[in-house]
Amino acid sequence: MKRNSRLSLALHTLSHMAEEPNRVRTSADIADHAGTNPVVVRRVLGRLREAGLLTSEKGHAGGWRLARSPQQITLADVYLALNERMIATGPDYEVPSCSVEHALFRRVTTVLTEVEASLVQKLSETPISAISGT
Amino acid sequence: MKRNSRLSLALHTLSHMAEEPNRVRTSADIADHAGTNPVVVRRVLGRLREAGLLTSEKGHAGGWRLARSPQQITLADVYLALNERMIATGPDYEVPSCSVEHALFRRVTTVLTEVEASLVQKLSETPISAISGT
DNA sequence: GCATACGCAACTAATAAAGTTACATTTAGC
DNA sequence: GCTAAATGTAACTTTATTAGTTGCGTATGC
Ligand code: FES
Ligand code: FES
Repeated sequence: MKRNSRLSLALHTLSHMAEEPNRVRTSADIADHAGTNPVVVRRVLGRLREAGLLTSEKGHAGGWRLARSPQQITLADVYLALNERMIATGPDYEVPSCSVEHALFRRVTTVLTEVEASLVQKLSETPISAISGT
Repeated sequence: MKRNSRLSLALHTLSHMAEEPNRVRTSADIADHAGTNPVVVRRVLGRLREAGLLTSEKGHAGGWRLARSPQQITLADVYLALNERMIATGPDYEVPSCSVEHALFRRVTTVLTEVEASLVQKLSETPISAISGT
């Protein structure tokens, strides 16, 4: 698959969940629908659970469901929950000591930070319930 | 190295070139300074040449130099020349037929396109000459 | 002619992500 | 209690992308 398939998978799944919030879905069902593997689904949805967007239940009639109403979950919530910012320049870059590199780093970081904030802002305007309709 | 080392390498190199626009630099010099390989340098700078930002000369006293004044080359020029948009959702995504996936795709694409444009806009405000200090 | 540069193709190495397998644990229903 | 069905997780394999390397052809200044 391609990069950011995690975000695709998460958004796709939550969009469907927004349609029938009370239905419990198993990772096997979701994986089958999305054309991937249950373990991959659990990995991705696990992050959403950590972020408080989903709940999961083990055992016989277990599975996944939304932790709150679909109107209260926005695309930004999903994006942030996955913690994979499209705009790189994370803390993995060591701040350089040389003046040229430092100036460059600062400039680029400033721009990327602004753009990242703008992205999150725009995403936050759409709840997942708006995707499927209602 | 990490992802987007191409952009880092390109910006770093051009920032230095902006300091002494008339100096010719060989890919070996640049590679040595940047801690990489001459072939990698030629690969990256080759794209900048295709975009008209640099010129290269073969032979004895050959090497790389800016194709125009450093005030006329912005960070956006470099970013666009490399043709690796940070904001994914390129044409490699096939447009989905299902309505839910389609609505999601459209929404996300709209946001990303806007953000990408905003990024380029911000980058275009800084010429490479501004990094090293005129 | 020779040293020095780029251009390019082909290969290898390193990395990250997805996918897979296996198994422990939990839970509902009988 | 036993069984079936679900998640949780670790370990491994596969795949894709990128950087790095080697080798050689070509151009050019001295
Ligand atoms: S020497 Fe410091 S940026 Fe290149
Ligand atoms: S069925 Fe999942 S998006 Fe169409």
